[in-house]
Amino acid sequence: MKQYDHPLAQDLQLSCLLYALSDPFRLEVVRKLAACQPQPCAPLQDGRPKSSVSHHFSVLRKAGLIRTDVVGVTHMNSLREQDLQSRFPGVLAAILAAAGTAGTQA
Amino acid sequence: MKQYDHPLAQDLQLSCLLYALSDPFRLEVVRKLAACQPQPCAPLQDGRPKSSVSHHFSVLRKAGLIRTDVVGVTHMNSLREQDLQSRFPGVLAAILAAAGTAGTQA
DNA sequence: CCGTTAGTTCGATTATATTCGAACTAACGG
DNA sequence: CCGTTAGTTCGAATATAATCGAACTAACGG
Repeated sequence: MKQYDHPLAQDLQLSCLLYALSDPFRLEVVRKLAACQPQPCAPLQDGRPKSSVSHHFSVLRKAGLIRTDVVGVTHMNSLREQDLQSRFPGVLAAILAAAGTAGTQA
Repeated sequence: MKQYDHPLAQDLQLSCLLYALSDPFRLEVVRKLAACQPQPCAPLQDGRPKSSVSHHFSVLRKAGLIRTDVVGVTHMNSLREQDLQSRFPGVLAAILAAAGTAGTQA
């Protein structure tokens, strides 16, 4: 049951975080995770091929936005809210709030 | 003295804003503008060729982050803080605060 | 009207991301 | 041990973005 590497909170870069969230699909994933955690990848696929979805999750992981824990056959994803809050206070919350009001897609 | 088109506050997209700020150079420009407004492009060039700088300013303009007013021979840039605050409350402030603490570059 | 200054636009090059199918892997269920 | 499920990795195709020089433009100063 091998696990993933996740960057340390102190190593997270703001530009990577913003970049990761600048993709509408990835932002949606983060939004859905914020609403319901933890979740496997499958229900977040939104009709895309698995390889694309896997790529986007990998971007989110590398940016430090999500943690993926392998639990049996599924990969459980959750937001690294604590780490993000300590490294970039208020940033994720403000972005999620804005994404929540400003039309689902943008 | 032709001026630029700037998108309306209501048309701004969160993903474009995050994308624009995900480039370290552009984030720096925004940070410097936040510290001192308005400013022409020249002092923000940071050694890059003018065409590159112009490109980055154009991205910031299209994302709605900055307004550029042509004043004589110089182009004066300022942050659209009001518009951004009304459309995406707290987002810019949180990002600027995080950029301020988290090492100048990221 | 000529030169200068400030910045844009164009076009080409290179770098980086996204996309997707196909083959793969790891864990579980029977 | 075989099939299934969940997701990754690979590789190639395509799309998007960054970079920079060169030519351009608009406004001012003299």
